[in-house]
Amino acid sequence: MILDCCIVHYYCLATPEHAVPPRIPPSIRCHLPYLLARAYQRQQRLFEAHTRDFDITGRDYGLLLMLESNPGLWQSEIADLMGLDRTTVTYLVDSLQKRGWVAREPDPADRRAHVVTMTADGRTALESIRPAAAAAIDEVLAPLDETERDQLRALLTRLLGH
Amino acid sequence: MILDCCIVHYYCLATPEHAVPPRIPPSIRCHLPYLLARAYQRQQRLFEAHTRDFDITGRDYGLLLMLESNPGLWQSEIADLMGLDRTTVTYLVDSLQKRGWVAREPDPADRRAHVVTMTADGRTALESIRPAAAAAIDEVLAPLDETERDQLRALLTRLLGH
DNA sequence: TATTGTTATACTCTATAACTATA
DNA sequence: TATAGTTATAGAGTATAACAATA
Repeated sequence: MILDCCIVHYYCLATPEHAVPPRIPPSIRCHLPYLLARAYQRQQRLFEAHTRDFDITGRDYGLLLMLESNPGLWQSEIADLMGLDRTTVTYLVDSLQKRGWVAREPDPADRRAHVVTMTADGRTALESIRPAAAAAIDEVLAPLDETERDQLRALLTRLLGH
Repeated sequence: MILDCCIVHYYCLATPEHAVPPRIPPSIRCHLPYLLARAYQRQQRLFEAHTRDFDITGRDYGLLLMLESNPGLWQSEIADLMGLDRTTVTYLVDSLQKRGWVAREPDPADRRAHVVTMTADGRTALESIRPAAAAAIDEVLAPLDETERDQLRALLTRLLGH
């Protein structure tokens, strides 16, 4: 991704007891960019930890979810929806197609475009992975009760300008 | 990073009017992992956009901030604080040292370790970049008023278990 | 001409493993 | 033996540019 650089990355999975090392001063620890980066990092690592037995990345999983609710997306639509370059989507779809989870074929209505759909195997894989992904989300959100989760949802939605 | 995969990446800088494409169903748009990933992605892209004139990444900037408040960190401490592998820190420090912004020397108390400090040039660079970084943060947080920012801070801090 | 997708290429980030120098 | 740091290597992710097919 263009901006893989980010504000600060502090989380260390190997030493959870040092998740908040004492030498990070409040001036950094309370900065929202730092908190956001840390939360994202934690989410990433927990997703990987919970889905280690499956041949899937979080991005793959996200695309399967997208295709579940939007069968027949063009690759260019996937690029728009996921904020990725067209070329990156080519590789992403390639990778899922190699596992037999998605299929692509030219759109009869516009043969420039390729329509991507989930296969039966893809649906099976999605169902087998869903519990692990849900467990990862549960662990990320464990410190928040339902009210707090709603507040966080609302704030992030506002932050994104929705 | 291990988990560069993430839940979903939707944000498209090139087409801000499509920041929330209509085909993302509520079931995905309201998922906290999606919102967190989107917010992080937005933060990353705005940081890069605002600091394009400077030879710096968000991670570089984060390390300079760390060194500002913690002069004389060991590289192994930086690795812990930022959740990075030792080898990655070697390259990170190399890169800043090449720009003349940090120096490293063996710790007299334990000559295995290298102490990293910011140079005068590094402080100058930090001060010249700080306004651009602040502008990036301002733009990310623009949709939230001060109360909402405090709420978000509190929620993310709880999420991280602090 | 513009758009969709592909390929070639390169660069960044990061991990593993093997190494050195110190403790 | 254990730890701090370095180097070599490899893999993933992603960008740019050039290209083919289609509109």
